[in-house]
Amino acid sequence: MKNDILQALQIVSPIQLEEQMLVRPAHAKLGDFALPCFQFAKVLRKSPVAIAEEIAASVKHPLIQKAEAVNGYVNLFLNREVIATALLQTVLQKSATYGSSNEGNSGVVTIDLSSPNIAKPFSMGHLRSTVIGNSIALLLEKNGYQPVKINYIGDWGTQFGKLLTAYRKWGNEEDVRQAPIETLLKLYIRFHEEAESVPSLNDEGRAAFKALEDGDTDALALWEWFKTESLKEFQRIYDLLGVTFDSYNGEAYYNDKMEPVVQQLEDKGLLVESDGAMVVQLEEDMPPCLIKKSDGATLYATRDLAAATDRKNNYDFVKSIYVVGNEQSLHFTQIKKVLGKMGHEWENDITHVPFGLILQGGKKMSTRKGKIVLLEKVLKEAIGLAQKNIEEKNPALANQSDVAEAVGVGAILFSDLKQHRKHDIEFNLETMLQVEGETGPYAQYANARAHSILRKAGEANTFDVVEVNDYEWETIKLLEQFPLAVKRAANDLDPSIIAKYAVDLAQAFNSFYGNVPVLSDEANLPYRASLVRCVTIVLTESMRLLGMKAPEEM
RNA sequence: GUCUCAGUAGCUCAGUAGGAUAGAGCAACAGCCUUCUAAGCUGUGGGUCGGGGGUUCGAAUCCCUCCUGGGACGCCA
Repeated sequence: MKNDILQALQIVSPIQLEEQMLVRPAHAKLGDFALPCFQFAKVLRKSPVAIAEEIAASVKHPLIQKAEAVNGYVNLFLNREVIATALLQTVLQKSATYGSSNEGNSGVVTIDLSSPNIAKPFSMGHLRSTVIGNSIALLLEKNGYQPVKINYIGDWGTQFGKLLTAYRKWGNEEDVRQAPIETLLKLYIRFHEEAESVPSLNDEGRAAFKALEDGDTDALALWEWFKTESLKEFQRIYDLLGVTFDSYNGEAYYNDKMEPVVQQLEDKGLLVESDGAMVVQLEEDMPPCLIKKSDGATLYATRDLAAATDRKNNYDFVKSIYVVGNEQSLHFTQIKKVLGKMGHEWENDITHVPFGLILQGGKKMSTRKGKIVLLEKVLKEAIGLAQKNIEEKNPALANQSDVAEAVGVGAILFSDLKQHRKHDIEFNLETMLQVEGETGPYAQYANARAHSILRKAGEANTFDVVEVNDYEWETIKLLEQFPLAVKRAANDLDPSIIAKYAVDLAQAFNSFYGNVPVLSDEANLPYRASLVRCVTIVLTESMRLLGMKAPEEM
């Protein structure tokens, strides 16, 4: 639509126009599009006011109803009825595929997301990675890519040496059987507390990890056990969130895939010794990348290099995305540099999608100090609150527990996805549980109300648009922008664009049905019901792209 | 100290391919349930866009500089 307008202006413009020159006016009263003419004044040696007046006087196009020159701007008012008719027909016809594209040309994109650590609780931080990654996968899919979601479980590393040490010193089988993650977490916290006064514990931990890596049977058995119990607990959360994965290949999966990478680094002369450890030197302003510890054990970077190579070989990705916290930015820069030095030109296809930390009291939460908020508790609380709301507001509702789950989980998901990824978030349960204003339940409620109207409106096969009022027009303009929002969100790998869009659309729709009768105005019923239908289509699809459910009744 | 991310209303945040009077939500206050579900709608008040320079017809947006906060910075992941 914007291009049509631009072409119409181009015909009468004395200057070559570009897409970004056409802007949206500050207020709806000023029109639907505007062309500021100040930028042309110098070239044309005429006042912007005069230029705007000339353009406004001569522009002509079926989509443009009126053009006004105001203070150097050409303000354009579109032909609402023509646009509304075409748009509603398009949305009705395309339904859920409205806004889809095949821009991605079926290229595979691997997405590293969630990646919780074994023997540690699923924290709020993992929630961000999980829901942002999941939404990015859905967005890429809608744009024609083939996403592959990889849950790179943190099931290897020195931390397990520490945990094994702690378990052997203070733990017992019975407690772990009773409450696996809780017990293991306590042991882990105790380890770090005691290590502060007894630093030799850290050496013991490292030695235990070395033993694990060398295949010690006893250590391996314990590790397997911890892992099985943890995964069971994680699965409960994934079920609630409605997130699935294409691969659960965690860090341990790469144990036998690191040596070839290390060998390659050595063959290319990139590996050098430094203080007993093996490192790859990078640019001056960047610390070297540690490949092997002085005791010969591997490190995080070693595994990530092996994993990146393995993913390229297996999936031949066009893009490889890592949805991992801000604090690991340096790590990923280093990984890319090392891959580049190895001669892999696909280092450029690797993208770290960082996100802000969840803070408590302005500080990072730390598992080691036991400062952590459990996601499962938060989800349960949100679902409980939704259930309470249903009992109060709509006690006759069927499938109450399903709806409560959809709404409770939706509230949590949305509160996370609506803000830009890079913002640190101060943890605030109250904010997350909100159901009014710019929230998930608000969008869900608008959609439920729309469905409610449709249930009473009956089926209409055709509609005529006689006149589009301001409420309808705002809603229609938003519907028109959905494909653009989808494209931007996919390109920027930023679900918050869709979340904000969903709120905007819900607001416009709420305002519309709060002020305009749908059912009681029979002449306009087919048209307005069609508009409502389109709103449900686009709202539902928006929420789907965020990983949220959109109940038809709540 | 170096690198990096951020700083917009009392609070949480949009807006950052430069455009008109900087917008929402929450909280506060005032209305609206005999009319499509009040998880809603309508209205009011609320601002040195961290400070200071610069570029531009025009800057919250671009550049420089300073201040504040988060995070990272070799044997954790």
